[in-house]
Amino acid sequence: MRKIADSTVRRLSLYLRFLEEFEGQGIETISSGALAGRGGTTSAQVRKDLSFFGSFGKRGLGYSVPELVQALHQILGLTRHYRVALIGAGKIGSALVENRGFRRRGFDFVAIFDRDPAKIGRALGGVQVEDVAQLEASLTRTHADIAVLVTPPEVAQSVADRLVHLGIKSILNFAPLQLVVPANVTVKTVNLALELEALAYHLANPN
Amino acid sequence: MRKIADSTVRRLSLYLRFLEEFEGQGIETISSGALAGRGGTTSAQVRKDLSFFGSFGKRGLGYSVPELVQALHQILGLTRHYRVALIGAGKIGSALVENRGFRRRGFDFVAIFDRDPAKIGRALGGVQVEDVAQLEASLTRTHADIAVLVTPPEVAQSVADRLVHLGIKSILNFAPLQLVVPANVTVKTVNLALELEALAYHLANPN
DNA sequence: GTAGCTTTGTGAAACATTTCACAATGCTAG
DNA sequence: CTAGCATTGTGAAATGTTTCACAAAGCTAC
Repeated sequence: MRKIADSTVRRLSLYLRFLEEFEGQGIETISSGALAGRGGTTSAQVRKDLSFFGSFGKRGLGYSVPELVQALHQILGLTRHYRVALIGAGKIGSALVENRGFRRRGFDFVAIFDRDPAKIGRALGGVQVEDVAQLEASLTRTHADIAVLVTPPEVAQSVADRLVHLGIKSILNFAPLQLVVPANVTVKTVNLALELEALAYHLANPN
Repeated sequence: MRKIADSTVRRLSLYLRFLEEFEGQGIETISSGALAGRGGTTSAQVRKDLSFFGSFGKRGLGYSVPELVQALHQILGLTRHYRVALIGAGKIGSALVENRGFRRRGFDFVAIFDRDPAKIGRALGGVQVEDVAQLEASLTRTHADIAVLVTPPEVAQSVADRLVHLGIKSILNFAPLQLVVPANVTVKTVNLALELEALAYHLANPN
């Protein structure tokens, strides 16, 4: 498949969210313009984004909401569940595990690791926290698809190396640094300090 | 000032982090290549990013670490502190407030709001949680620069409207929807489900 | 002072993404 | 069946971002 821009994938994900909302309201059909208005983009952008994957609408009419929902599930790979391992059971980590929304969308936390003996053995969102020393032993059994990394920055890279070695291909990284991984591993980094600094920049340099 | 790409601002923020680390190690001077290697980009990109704001290096030698740190602080608007209001004192919200890193970087939480009577009156990170009904009264006194919005999606837009009406110009949004705000207000949205879906896409469509 | 080495700063080229604009299509009404 | 309207799908144009490549500059050694 032709290379798709990350920005396109993210927008598709947004469209899907809106479409599910429309579907819940019993709306049958929607135009690219209406979808765009809801997602802060333009109708041409919506049509172009979808056109990379096929032709889902009817000219003159728009898109069938249920059909497009189904198509986007297919495109985004959401027709199956994903097994997620959490490394770091601190405040952010536990907030993620206990978030109902992820499970509803097919992301199941199947293993949780921490270094702190006070946390090991306790249950979070129905999963028992294991010693991060057991990472290899446990993940070999568990077969996680995605790792969520919420460790202190000092150990993030070495944990990432171990995850890569275990065959993990997708990492969601909350540690405030740039992970170095092989090209076939996808990392998405969420860096909150960086978001705040981008806001500070806009306050300091209003257009 | 000429319009600077968001991607450039974000990279500058990353460079600053690495530079502070180098500074802590007593390193005096660094080349664009060394900075790039650390940040997953290229030396040309580093030089181009900096060139939008001036000329900070010495040919043949590189950049003085302390000087560049200082320059980036200036550029990013980090020479002063920012007053941050948190709306939503749930798990993610409290994890943010109690994070030492933000305060260290000059982002001070000065007000916290929630709807839940069980939370109102309790202190989080040294700040007392107020009833979100008091938003207007309290923020008029407090003069926050930045709002961090961690409410359920149903109320996020209406709270955002109230914040905009209070004169807030920068919002960091964790609610999983697209906020509609006037053009002079900057919103950065952190949508974790969307990040996971982007990872799912890459698992479903490996290149 | 000069040669040799290194590294910046920056136009220009290459590449990527978004927007435009319009032919093609399908629906509705009469 | 035809006219009129709405809306898609998509090349082409416009715009935005990254990479290239090289002259300019500064340091070191002698």
